[in-house]
Amino acid sequence: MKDKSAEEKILEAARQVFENKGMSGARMQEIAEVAKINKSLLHYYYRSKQKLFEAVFKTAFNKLAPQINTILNSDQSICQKVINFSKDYTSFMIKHPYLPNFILQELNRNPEFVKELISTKTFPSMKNFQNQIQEAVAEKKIRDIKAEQLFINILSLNIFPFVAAPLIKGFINANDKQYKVILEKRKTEIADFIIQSIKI
Amino acid sequence: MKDKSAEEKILEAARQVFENKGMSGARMQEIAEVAKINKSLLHYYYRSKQKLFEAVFKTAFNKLAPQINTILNSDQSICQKVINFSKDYTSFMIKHPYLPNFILQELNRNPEFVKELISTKTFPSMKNFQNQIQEAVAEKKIRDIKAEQLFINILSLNIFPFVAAPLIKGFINANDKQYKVILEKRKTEIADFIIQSIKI
DNA sequence: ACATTTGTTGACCATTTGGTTAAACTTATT
DNA sequence: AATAAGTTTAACCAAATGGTCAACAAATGT
Repeated sequence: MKDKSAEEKILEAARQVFENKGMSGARMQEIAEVAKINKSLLHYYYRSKQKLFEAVFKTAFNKLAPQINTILNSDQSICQKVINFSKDYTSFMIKHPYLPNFILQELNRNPEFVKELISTKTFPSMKNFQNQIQEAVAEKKIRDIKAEQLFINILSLNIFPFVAAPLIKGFINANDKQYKVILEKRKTEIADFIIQSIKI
Repeated sequence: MKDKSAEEKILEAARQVFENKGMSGARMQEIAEVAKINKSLLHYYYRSKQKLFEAVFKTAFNKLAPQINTILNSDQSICQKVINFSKDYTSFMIKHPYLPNFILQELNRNPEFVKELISTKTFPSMKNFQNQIQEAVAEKKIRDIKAEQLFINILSLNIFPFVAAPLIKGFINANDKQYKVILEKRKTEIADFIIQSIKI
């Protein structure tokens, strides 16, 4: 770890602090302490808190967008997509549980940010997915459902359990360990649930 | 509006600012300006930012918990619960779109807060719902599913579209108006989706 | 070996921020 | 009307915070 460059240490520390406390809750001093470097170095590499934040945010977002893209653009059957996505996404999120909350929080705080993301990156488009669903419905392979609604359902079932972890843990009275077991089961549970719902 | 007492004006202004910016992003000065009163009055009525925040948070949470309780404790059939909850909850959320994000954000920031909520209030218990599901499964009224998983699914499908509004709007390329239409459709779409999935 | 660029630090600064205080104003009480 | 109690405000404060700067250290080139 110690051979990491200062710049990398900063980005890693910033990620950690920003994910936990959000943009406004994060302190430059704390990031410096976590990175074990002088606070001035933060400004040396990233000019301002805002710039540092954006670097962290974009890195985080670029980890999520491609995953969602596999649902929207990949030549698999709908069922395969649902099965693979639910498994892969949940696996990934178990490893990075703070990611979705961080991103959603900051997107809510600054909704114009989305427009930036859409325009700059190769942002996934709904088009292919929409065609796939419409065709499947027309061919009576799945029951009648709008692509957007199905898309929202898929995302909801996959992401929400991580965003709302503390709340759900409270309701179902589960500790961290028990909740992790429940999440593990969801890797297949989610796909079952969706497929049961859309199959004819 | 002007005949409202200062204390009420403060609470309303605080709600507005806290919901938009979160605890750490909110400024006492801004709350005072929104309430159109002197900043010192905030401390006169609520001793500190923390206290004011807690007042706002608990008010917000107490609007949500009872709604969820109708899923857990009410003598309706499973289908009826799902239908009514999805309709009522989505209606309510369309009127208070910032609420769920605010609550989830702060619960993530301070997970111990949940424990407080559970202990103090008449916090909904899963017990009845668990029995209901287990019985329904045993009687083959619905397909085999664990109560917790179904519960998480119901919450996910209902709440996530509000928490992740900016993100979803970006993906499906919808403006506020179009997204509202989609949310309106979800009042029945969600229940359909769930019932299709659990029915035999 | 020396000079120049790059990386790192501690001291410092201006502003912001939550919070206090004492005075002024308003309302109720006698 | 006088007094007391509650309410509201402006001025102020100490701490925290993002950011700067000059000095110093370590590479890097010549």
